[in-house]
Amino acid sequence: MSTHTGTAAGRPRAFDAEAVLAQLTDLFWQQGYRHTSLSDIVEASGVHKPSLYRTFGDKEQLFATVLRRYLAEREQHLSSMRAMAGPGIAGIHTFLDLFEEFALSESGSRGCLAVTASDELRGTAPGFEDFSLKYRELMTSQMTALAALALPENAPDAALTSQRAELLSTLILGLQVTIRSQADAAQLRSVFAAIHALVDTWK
Amino acid sequence: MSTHTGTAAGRPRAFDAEAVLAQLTDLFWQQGYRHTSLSDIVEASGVHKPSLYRTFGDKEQLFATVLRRYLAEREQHLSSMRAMAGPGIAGIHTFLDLFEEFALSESGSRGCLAVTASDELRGTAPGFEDFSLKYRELMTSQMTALAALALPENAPDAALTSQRAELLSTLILGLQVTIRSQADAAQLRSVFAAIHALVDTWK
DNA sequence: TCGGTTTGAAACCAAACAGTACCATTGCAT
DNA sequence: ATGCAATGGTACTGTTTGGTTTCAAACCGA
Repeated sequence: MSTHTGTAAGRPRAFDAEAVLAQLTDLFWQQGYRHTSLSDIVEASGVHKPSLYRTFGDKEQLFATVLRRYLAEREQHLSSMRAMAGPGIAGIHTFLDLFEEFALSESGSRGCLAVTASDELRGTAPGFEDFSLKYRELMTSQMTALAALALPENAPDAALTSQRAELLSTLILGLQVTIRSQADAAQLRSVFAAIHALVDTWK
Repeated sequence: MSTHTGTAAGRPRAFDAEAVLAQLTDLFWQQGYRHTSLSDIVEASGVHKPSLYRTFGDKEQLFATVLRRYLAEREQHLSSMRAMAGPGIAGIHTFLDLFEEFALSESGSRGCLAVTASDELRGTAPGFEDFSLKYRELMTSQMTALAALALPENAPDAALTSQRAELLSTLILGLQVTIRSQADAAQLRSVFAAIHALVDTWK
C-alpha cells in the first residue's frame, strides 16, 4: 500500500505539477481539448508522456483537472471583483467595468474555457460532470449575490433579485460568445454600454 | 472543359445531395465537427467516401457547406418568426414566445451549430470565414429590425434601437449557451420570464 | 447497340494519435 | 557507501484518422 502519505522516497520530480497545470490551462484555452495532442502537451510543459500519465492520469483526466482548477480560479476572480465593486447599483456598474477590463485583456479575450470546452467532453466519459452547467451555476450564484446587494437593505425582494441575476448571468454568457467571435473592442464596449443603461433603469 | 452545364452524361447519382446535407447538419449538430469521423458520416448518410469527396470536397469543405446552409436556414427562421410576431413591444413578446417554443423543441435544444462549431474551425484553414461572427451579425441585424418596429413610427431613435438590439442579441447568445448546458425547461422559462420583464420596461 | 462518362463500393495507404514498456538516472533512507 | 524507489527519456505498439486508388456497374447520347 504505497499511499502518498509522509515523505516521498525515491527521486523527486523535476517539475512543479501546479505550474504545469497552469501552462496546460493556457494551452487548452487557446487550442481546445481535441485539437491539443499529447505531443503539444509534452512540448508546452516540458514534461514527458510517462510522467504526465503517472501524475495526472490520461488525457481526459488531465483535462478534467485543468477544468476544475480553472473553475475554482474563475470563482475566486468573480468574488474578488464583486468585493471590489461594493454594494448598490453603483456596485453593479463597477463590477461591469472590472469585467469589461478583464474581457479586453489577453486571457479574457479568449472567452471562457468552461464554455468552449464543455461541448468537447459531452458524452465522452460517463460520470463526467458537465462543466458548462457548473460554470452557469457559478455565474448565477455570483450574480445573485451581486444583485441582492443592489437592493435597499430593509427591502429585500427575492423575486426581483433572481430576475436581475438571470439577466446579468445570461448577458455575461452571451458576452463570452461575443468575445470569442472576433468582436473588436468597440463592439464589446458598445454591448457593455447597453448593459450599463439597463442597470441604470434599476435605480 | 466539362462544365456542369446541360444534361449530365454518365451514371446518375443515387443520393440527393441536399437531403444528405440536411442529415449531416443534424449529425454535426449533435456530435460536433471534430468528434464526427468520416466513418460516422458515411454511416449516417449512406454515401460512400469517394462520392462524398467528389460531391462536397474534403471534410472541412463539407462542413463549411453544412454551416452555410445552416446559417441561411437560421436567418429564414428568424425572419419568419419576426414576421409572425408583428410590430410593437407586443411583437417582441410574441417573438420571445416563439423563440422559447423553438428552444424547447428537439432541434432547438441542441443550441446553435454556428456557435458551438466555430471554435472548432478557428485557425484551421486560412480564408475561412468565422461563422460565429456571421451568426452574431445575423442576430444583431435581426434584433435591430425587431427593436426598430417597437418604437412609435413617428419617433425613431437609432441609439435606443441599437441599445435594445444589443441587449436582445447578447441575451439570445447567452441563451444558446444555457440551452446547451443541460438547463432544464423550468430554468429556461425562468430566463425567458426575466427577459419579458425587461422588455416590459420598454413600454 | 455501343462508347464514353460518372457513379457506387470495397480495399488500401500513410500519418497521427493516445497510451505503454523499458531502462538508465537520480536521490533519499539506512 | 549502498540498496530501494520513483523519476525522466526513448522507443515502441495498436488503433483510428482523413484521404485515395481501383474496378465493376449503371446510365446517357448517338
